[in-house]
Amino acid sequence: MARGAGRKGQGTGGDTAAARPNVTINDIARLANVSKKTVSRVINESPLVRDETREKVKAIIKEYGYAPDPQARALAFGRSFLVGMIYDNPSPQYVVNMQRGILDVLEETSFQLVLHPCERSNENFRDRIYNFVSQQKPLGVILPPSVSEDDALAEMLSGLGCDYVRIASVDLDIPSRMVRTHDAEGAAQAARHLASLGHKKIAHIHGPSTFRSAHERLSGFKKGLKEQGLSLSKAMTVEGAYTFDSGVAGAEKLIYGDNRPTAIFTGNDEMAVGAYQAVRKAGLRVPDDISIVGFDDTPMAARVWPPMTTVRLPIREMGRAAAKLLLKEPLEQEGEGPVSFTPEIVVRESSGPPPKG
Amino acid sequence: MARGAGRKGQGTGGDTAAARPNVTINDIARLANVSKKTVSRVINESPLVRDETREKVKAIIKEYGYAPDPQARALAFGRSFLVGMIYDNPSPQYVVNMQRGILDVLEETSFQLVLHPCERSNENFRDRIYNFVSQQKPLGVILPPSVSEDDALAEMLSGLGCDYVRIASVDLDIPSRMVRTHDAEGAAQAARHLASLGHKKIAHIHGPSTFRSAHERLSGFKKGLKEQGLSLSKAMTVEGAYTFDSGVAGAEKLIYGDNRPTAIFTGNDEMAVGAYQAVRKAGLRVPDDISIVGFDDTPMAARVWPPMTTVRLPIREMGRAAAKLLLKEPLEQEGEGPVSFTPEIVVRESSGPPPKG
DNA sequence: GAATGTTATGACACCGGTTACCAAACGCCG
DNA sequence: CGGCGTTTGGTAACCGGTGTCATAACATTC
Repeated sequence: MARGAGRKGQGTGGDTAAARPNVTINDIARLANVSKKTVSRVINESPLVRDETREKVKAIIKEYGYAPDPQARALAFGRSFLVGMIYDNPSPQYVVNMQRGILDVLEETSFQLVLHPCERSNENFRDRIYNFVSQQKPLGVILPPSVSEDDALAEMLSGLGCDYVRIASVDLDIPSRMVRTHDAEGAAQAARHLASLGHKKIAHIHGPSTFRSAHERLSGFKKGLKEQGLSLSKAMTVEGAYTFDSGVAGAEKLIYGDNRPTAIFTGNDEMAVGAYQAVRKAGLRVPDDISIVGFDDTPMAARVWPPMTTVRLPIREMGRAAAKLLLKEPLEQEGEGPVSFTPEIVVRESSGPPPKG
Repeated sequence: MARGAGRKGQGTGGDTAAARPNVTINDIARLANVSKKTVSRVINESPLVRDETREKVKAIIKEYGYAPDPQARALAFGRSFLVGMIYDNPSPQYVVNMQRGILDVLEETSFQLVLHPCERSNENFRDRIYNFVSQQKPLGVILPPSVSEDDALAEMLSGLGCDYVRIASVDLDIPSRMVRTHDAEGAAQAARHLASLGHKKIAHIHGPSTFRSAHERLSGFKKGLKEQGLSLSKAMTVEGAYTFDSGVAGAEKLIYGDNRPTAIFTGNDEMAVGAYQAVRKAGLRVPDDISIVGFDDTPMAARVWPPMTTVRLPIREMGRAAAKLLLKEPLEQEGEGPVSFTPEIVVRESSGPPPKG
């Protein structure tokens, strides 16, 4: 059907099927000699329509390029055709990738993605979301970390009858509302990698304690080291804020401390790049003096020098999975638990053997 | 099925204004002893209501936390409360910043931002947009580069009665539909900066010719050099694709050419980082052997080593301006021409004097 | 062939707003 | 004090769909 292209209302003469923007369900009903309710049934794929009738109506719909008005449907339905993404993630890469993943799925449908960035620290943040949800009545919302970890928010959404999917590194909810990431396993891989290179003095700059992922990565890293007969001392553990600056500060603390580490694992790439900066400023080299391993595999990781060893999370795929879950579309992954993703280490050039001596 | 998904009646006792989701215009009319039409007039700020009446109605609205249903309004109005952003920009930073800018403005209103990434190369991209616009009937759409440069798209939108704002580096449309950036001037600043450091052999890696901005930046750079008595030879001009890899390739071509430049200006930061990579791989240093200047001032620019000298475009502000234009809100900048933004060079450490000898 | 059950279809109210149009109330004039 | 233009408020229809429920059409059973 040649929808699009040649609109131009001029030329009344056209009875060709070039999308007439104004055909309504009434027109279709009249043309098909059925009631509008029957047309509605066809649109909504109700089984209570005779095959013959269905085909006739479908043909007319196609011929006239009719598409039901989402606003009218939303009103009658009491539910709009919107899907919200509520996020406070500071990384643009993360955000854009997740948007893409969600849109990959929504594109096939008539749902629209609407954005709601927010700051959890802001006290009226929950009110804003409350207003959005109760006014727009979206089909559902997707909550990436760290908003996904806000139980009060999830409860509020349930209370409003708004469906949601949480993306997180721990099981926070019933499986049908979760996309799980095994951050701990990713961090353990980083630990094994560094241990296998021969590092003994290994440090970790973790994310803020308000992020569950920070905790998961920390404990997974510890566990990985332990398997290799190593351990992470208090002095080698620094808290960062998932930001570049905090990465610089954290690494400086380690570099100028009593016992300089030969390798640093950071809670995300952003802080890893901060660590690069600190190492450079101190006149040292990556990885000759200090190895660095990040987490996330943002595009930046491959662009810095030397290209960064990091742990990759398939963010776009996660977005796709979350959207499918919300739309209740079948997922590839079947089974008991929640949909889950396990990260994988990507070895580049920022990690090498520790300096001799 | 229970309509309205009976959420939580809890706290019936509250006569506090905690938003009651189910109050309708009819309730307000009844409570205020007026007709729904009058309530409607108050909501839409019609002057045809006595002050006394208006106040009474407003008080009731506030007391009951009433908010009109956007879907119902959209249906009656024939226009939804959505604003679209249609983009094909490959830089996540650019995209996220622009989204933020637009949302800064939309937040105060009941408009929602919906996303439509696309690829202009994809032949059915215009059809998708056609469908989106004709079905959702958004208030308007915002078009950043390079979709903003698509005249056929703009014409289609007008034809559909959909308002739009184009963001571009040249005057493509009437002022009320444009947010202008003076990319040429930014590039000229880069030229002056490099010339003032003493560089003579200066190269430029420009963006793809499908982007008007690429052309603007190239010609602005040439003009800037000319002012300083310098010029840009063909051999020193390389076409890139605004991507990291093309930056690597472009810089390598220059580095291994007959006449190695002492400074490279690139069409965006992404390619500048690629140039960093190429310089490093060649065993050279930035800026000691080759100075590099980028364009955009993405966060990455400050995070690479050495921190990058680049030209900053206030993308978030541009997004804000575009949204205000669409909503016909007053802008700070008044005057004849379109709203415009002039970039500014940010000098960091990737540019220095040319090597001696 | 009548009674009965099942499926398909349609009539109509309704979702929560808006506009068009009409009627009442008000003020001004001769 | 009636005629008349202006405000102001009310009624009804409508925007384009969906739900409920009654009924027609058809198949099955006795």
